Amino acid sequence: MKNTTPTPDPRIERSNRSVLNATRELLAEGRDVGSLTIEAVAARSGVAKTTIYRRWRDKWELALDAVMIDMLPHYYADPPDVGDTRKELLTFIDSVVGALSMAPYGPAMQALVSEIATHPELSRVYREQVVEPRRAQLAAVIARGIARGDLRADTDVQTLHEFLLGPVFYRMLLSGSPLDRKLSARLVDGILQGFAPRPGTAASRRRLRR
Amino acid sequence: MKNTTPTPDPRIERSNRSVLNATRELLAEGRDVGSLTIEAVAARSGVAKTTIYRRWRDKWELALDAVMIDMLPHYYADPPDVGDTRKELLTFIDSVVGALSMAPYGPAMQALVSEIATHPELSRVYREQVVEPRRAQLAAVIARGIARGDLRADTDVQTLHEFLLGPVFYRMLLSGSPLDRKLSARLVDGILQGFAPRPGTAASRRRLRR
Amino acid sequence: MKNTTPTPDPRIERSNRSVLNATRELLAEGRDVGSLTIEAVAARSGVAKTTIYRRWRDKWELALDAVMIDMLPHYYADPPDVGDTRKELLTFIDSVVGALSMAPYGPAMQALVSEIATHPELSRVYREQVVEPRRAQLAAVIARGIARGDLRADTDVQTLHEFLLGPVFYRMLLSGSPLDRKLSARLVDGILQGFAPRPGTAASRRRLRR
Amino acid sequence: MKNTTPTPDPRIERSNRSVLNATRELLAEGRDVGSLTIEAVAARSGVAKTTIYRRWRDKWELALDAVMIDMLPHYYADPPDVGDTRKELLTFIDSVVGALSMAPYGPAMQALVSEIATHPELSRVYREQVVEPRRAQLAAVIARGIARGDLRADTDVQTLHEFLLGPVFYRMLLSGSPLDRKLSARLVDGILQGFAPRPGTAASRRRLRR
DNA sequence: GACTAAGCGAGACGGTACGTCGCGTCTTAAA
DNA sequence: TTTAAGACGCGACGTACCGTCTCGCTTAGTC
Repeated sequence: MKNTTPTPDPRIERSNRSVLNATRELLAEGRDVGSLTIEAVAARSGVAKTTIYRRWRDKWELALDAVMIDMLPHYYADPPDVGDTRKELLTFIDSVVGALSMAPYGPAMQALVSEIATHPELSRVYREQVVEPRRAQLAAVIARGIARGDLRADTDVQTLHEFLLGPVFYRMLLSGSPLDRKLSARLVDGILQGFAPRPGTAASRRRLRR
Repeated sequence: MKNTTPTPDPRIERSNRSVLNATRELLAEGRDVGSLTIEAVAARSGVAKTTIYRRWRDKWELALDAVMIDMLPHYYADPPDVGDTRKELLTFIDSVVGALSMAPYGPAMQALVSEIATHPELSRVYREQVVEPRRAQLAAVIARGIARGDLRADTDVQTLHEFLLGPVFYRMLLSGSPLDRKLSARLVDGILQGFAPRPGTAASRRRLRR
Repeated sequence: MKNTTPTPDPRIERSNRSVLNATRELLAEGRDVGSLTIEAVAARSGVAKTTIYRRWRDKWELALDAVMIDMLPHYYADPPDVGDTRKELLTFIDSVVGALSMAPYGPAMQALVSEIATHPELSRVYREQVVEPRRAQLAAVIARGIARGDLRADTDVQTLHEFLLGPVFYRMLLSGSPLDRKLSARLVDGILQGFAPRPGTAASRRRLRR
Repeated sequence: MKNTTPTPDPRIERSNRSVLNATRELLAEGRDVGSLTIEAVAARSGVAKTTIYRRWRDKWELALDAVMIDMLPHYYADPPDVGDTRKELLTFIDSVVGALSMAPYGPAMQALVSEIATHPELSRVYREQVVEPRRAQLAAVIARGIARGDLRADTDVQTLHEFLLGPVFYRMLLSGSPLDRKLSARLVDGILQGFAPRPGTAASRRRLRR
C-alpha cells in the first residue's frame, strides 16, 4: 500500500531553515533597514535566490516570517493565573517589551513596521499571527481581573490592548524614550487606575470585601 | 542706505518649493513606500536630481521635510483655553488623528516611521520638530486641567502624552483598526478616569465645590 | 552520446552581438568622441547597462572590441605572393589605409587612440590583436622581398613597419592631409628607395641578373 | 592726447597665467585623460569657472593652449646651419622626441590627440601653431641639404616631414616601443638613404666633388 | 577723488552619463 | 522535479563635471 501522506522532500525543510536562520542573522547584524537583501540571504544561506522567491513574495514577508519565530515563545504560553491582576498584566506587557528590546526582533520590527502598515497582505499576517494571539492572552487576564473585582465589568479588551501596547510601540518607533521595566509598571498602574471599579459600585464592594 | 540683508539667489527658494510640492504630490498619490523616488521628484518638479541631493541627504529627509510642512498648522497654534479639560484634550488628540488621517500626511508617516525609528538623525529631527511641540501643547492643557481640579496634581506630561498618542499610532501602523473620533473620545475618557483626582483628596474636594 | 560541450546560455551570445552591433552603429554615426556612451549602447541594443558592464570594463574596451571585428578581414589573410615586392607592399599598406578610411573604423580609431596610448591594458590588447598580426604579415612580405633582391638583406621589420604605418596615422590624426592611394604609393616608393640594395653589393648583382 | 592702446586690465593677464599654470600642473600629475577637469583647474588656480569658460571653449582648447607654451622653445629657434645635414636633421627630430618624452607635454599629447583628430577647430589650431612651424624649420634644413648635395633636388618637404614625425607619434601612441635617441638616428639614416641623390646624377656628382 | 562699469569669485542651477546595487525573472545542468 | 548557479532586463541610486546663470565685491580707468 502506498504512503497516503507522502514524505515531503527533506530538502525543502532544510533550505527553509537555512533561509530563515540566515535572515535572522542578517537582521541581527544589520545596521538599518536596507541591510537585509534577498541576495545576501541567498549568499549567506547557500540557497538559490530562485528558491527563496518560490516561498516568499518579497523580503518583507521573509523578514516577518523569520522574526515571528523568535516571538512565538513570548506568547505561546498564556500568562498563568497567579491570583494578582497587576502581576499578570505586568507579565503580559513585559513579554512584549522584552521581545521588542531583543535583537533581532526589535530592530526588525522597527524596519518592518512601515511595510506592515503599508501592505495589506503583510498587515493581515501580522494581525493574525501576532496581534490576535496577544489580544486573546490579554482577554484571559482581563477576564480574571474582572472576576477578582480589580477591573470594571465593562472593561474593553480592545481598549486596554491599545492602551498597553500603543505607548510601547510609540516609544520604540518615535518618541525616543527607552523601553524598560519602568514603562511597563507605569502603564499597568495607569491602566489599573483608569479601569478600576469606582467606589460604591458592586464591583468595588466585592473587591473591598476580600 | 545699504541693503543689509543681501538678496539670496531667487532660484534657491523657487526650486526648494518645487521639490517640496512635488514630493507631497507623489506622497499623496503613492500606493506604497517605494513610490517616492528622487528621480520621480526631480522629474515632477523640474528640478535637477543634483540640486535635490544638494539639500537633502536622502529621500527620507526630503519626505519628512515635505510632510512636516503639512503638519505645522496642526500644532502651530496652541489649543485655546476653553475652560473644559475634556474638550481641550479632545481638540489636542483630534488634531493628531486628523493629520494622520489626511493624505499625504498619514500614508507618509506610515512609510516614514521605519526610517525615523532606524536613523538617529531623522529621529532627532522628528522629535525636535514634531514630538516636542506637541508635548509642549499638551503640557499647557494639562496645567490648566490640574488648576481646574480635573487632573491630579502629579499628572505626568510624558505619561499622558504616551497614553494619548501611543494608541493612535498603534492603530495607524499595526492593529488595523480605523482612526476616528470614537478613538479620540475613548482615549480622553480613559485618561480622565485614570488621572482624575481620587475622591477624598484635596483636589477632588476643590473640584466638587464648583 | 552526450553533449560534451555544454550549451551555454544562448542569451549571452545574443546580447553580446547586439551590443557590439549597436556600438559599431553609434561609432559610425557619432560626430565625435563622446557620442559613444554606454547608456546609448544599452538603449540602442536593448541590452541592460549592467550586462554591458559585466563584460567590458568601460566604453573604450567595448569600442576597441567592436571595432577590431571590422578590422579582422583586413589582416586575416596574408597578402599573397604575387612575385612583385612593390605590389605586395602596396597591398599591405593599402589595407591599412583602406581600413582607416572606413566608417566606423577610422573615426573610432581617432577616438580610441588617446585611450590606447593612455591605458596600459588597452594598449596591450591593441598591440597583441592589431599591431602584431600586421607586423607578422609585413615580415612575410619583407622576407620575400629580400629573397627577390628587392630589399637589403638586413632590412629590419620593425623599422619598415614604423616607416610605413607612422605617416599613415600621423595624417589621420594630426597633419590633416587626406588618406589616399597617393600616400600609399609615396610611402612604398620611399621605402624601396631607402631599403633597396646598394649597387655593387651581392644583392644588387643578383637583382640585376634577372 | 588719448591713449590709443588702452592698458588692458592687469587682472586678465594674471588669471590667465594662473589658469595655464594650474592646467599644466594637473596635466603633469594626472594619471589619465579625464583627470583634467575645468573644476579642478578652477580650484587649483583660484580662478572662477566662469572666467575660464570666458576664455576657452572647453578643456581641450585649454589643454592645447597650456601645453603649446611648453613646446614653444623647442621650435622657436630654427636649427642652426652647422654644415652637416645629418646633424641638422637629428637636431630637428630630437627636439620633437625630446618634447614628447617630457611631462606634461608627452602625456598631454597622448590625451589630446583624439580630440585634435576629431575636432576641426582644435585641428586647425594644432596645424597652424605646431605642424606648420615645424614644417618651416624642416624646409630650411632640407633646402640646405639639397644645396649641399646631401638630398635630391626634388626632395619633398611634406613627405620627409611625414616620414620623420609619423614613426615618432606612432610609437608614442600605439606601437608601445620607447621614444629614444636610437629612434631619431634610425629615422634620419633611413631618410638619408632614401633621399640621397642616386649615383650618376648631377646632384651626386656635385656631392662627390666635395 | 568719487563714480561707474568691467571683470571677477563664488557657487547654485539644469543636465548627461557614470558605474553600482538589488530586484525579480529566466535558463541551464546536476542531483 | 527541485535545486544551485548565475545571466538577464530593469529601475533607481548617489556622484562627477559639464556649461550656464545670477549675484555682490573689487578694482580699474574716466570724469
